[in-house]
Amino acid sequence: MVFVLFNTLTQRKEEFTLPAGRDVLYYTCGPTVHDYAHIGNFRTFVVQDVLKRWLEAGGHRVKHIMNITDVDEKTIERAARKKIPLASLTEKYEKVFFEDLDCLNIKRAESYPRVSDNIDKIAEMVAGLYEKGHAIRDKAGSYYFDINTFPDFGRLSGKTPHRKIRALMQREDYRAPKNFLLWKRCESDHGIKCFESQLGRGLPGWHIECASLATSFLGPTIDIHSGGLDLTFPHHENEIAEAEAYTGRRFARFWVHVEHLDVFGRKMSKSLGNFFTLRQIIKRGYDPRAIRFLYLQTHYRSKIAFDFNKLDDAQRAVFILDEVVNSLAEVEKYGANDYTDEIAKFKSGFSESMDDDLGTDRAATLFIVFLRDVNRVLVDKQLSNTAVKNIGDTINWAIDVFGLLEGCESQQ
RNA sequence: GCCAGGGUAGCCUAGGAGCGAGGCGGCAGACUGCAGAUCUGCUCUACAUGAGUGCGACUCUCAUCCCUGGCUCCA
Repeated sequence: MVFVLFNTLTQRKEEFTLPAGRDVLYYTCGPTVHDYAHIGNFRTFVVQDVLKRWLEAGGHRVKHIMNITDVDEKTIERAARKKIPLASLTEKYEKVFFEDLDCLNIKRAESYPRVSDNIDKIAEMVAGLYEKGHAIRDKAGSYYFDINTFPDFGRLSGKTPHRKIRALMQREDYRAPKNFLLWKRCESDHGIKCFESQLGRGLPGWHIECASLATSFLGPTIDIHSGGLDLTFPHHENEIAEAEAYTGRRFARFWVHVEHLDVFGRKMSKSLGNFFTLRQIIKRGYDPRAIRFLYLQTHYRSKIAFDFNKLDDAQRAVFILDEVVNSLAEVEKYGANDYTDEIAKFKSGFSESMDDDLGTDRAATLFIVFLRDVNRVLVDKQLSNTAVKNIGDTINWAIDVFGLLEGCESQQ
């Protein structure tokens, strides 16, 4: 069986291969812990979780690293506004984030390195880029990546580094029109968090933290790097430039980007104010598994137009699942139907869909249909002893791939 | 402007050259103390427009119209 995955870098589906016996090196961009994450954010994390589960179901071991951004403008601003220490803000929302992950039954990564714990590594990378001539330093002591020294810049996002980039990069972070921030010098500490490092007192740029954490925890070349679609540019584009300029090696083999979840016709986002948190959804009485299932009912490269009718549908599917699982456990009278063909057909159809660029949408449909059919034959009491056992195993297999075990109770 | 993705019965979606679309909703029935869930049956029988290539297109090609999203913060 061949697993193919769409690679943003090449804009096409490619077979996912790996030298025998090696772990899959998997890096996903984690949250900035300044607030509750919303259900749009969690779509990405759930898809990434299912990707990991499918790789594992295929016999791979996956070494997964996800960063925690606990130092950046947003966290610093927010802590300052609330007049609380930065750490107490980020600790709170980091805890909340992990609770939500558990609630959604998202498997834990191998490690969740915090930016604040890895300043030295990041500073070292910046210093290295400077030595190699890929960075420029201004009079104040801030460092910027010089994209003129990286000819491949723009390849991932398909943007050419000419007029477009120039137009895009006008913020103050981009000292010269084409460059982006690596390390921001900060002198005083009045309410602002600054770190001591070999570069002096300052704060790391956003892109360099992922480039640094990914390469230092997983090595110069990772197999899969994933994030939300909106990270393609500039975040991932910049990461590639930093990492490849620094290591001289290819940074990531596969880039996997997850589409957005829309609501009221717009991308769900904090700045638009049109978001729901996981907690709000649960408070309305929904099973977290319903949200998971809702995510998986749409292919990860398509937008989901979120609405509560769809969530109701997904909730219903989860009920049917529970119903069938319970009924299977209570079967007392057996028939002669081994159900062999139906089980085999479902398993191969499900696998085939998943192998084709993680087709959870088709797999989900097949799963529902399978459950309905099983439910029907259960009523007729036709199933044999073996059938009941095999169906149970098959359902558990699908539950495991989709991660539909109950994470948290519908507590608020 | 650039890039991407769409237009499928009341709504939401899947499809792929020929074969009964699926779910929701609606209607009826079974089950049930009621309700929900579940089960059965019924309802509805669609693919933006124009042209082209096919024996044959909703499905391929080329146009056209319309819609949506992204593009220096963002999963």
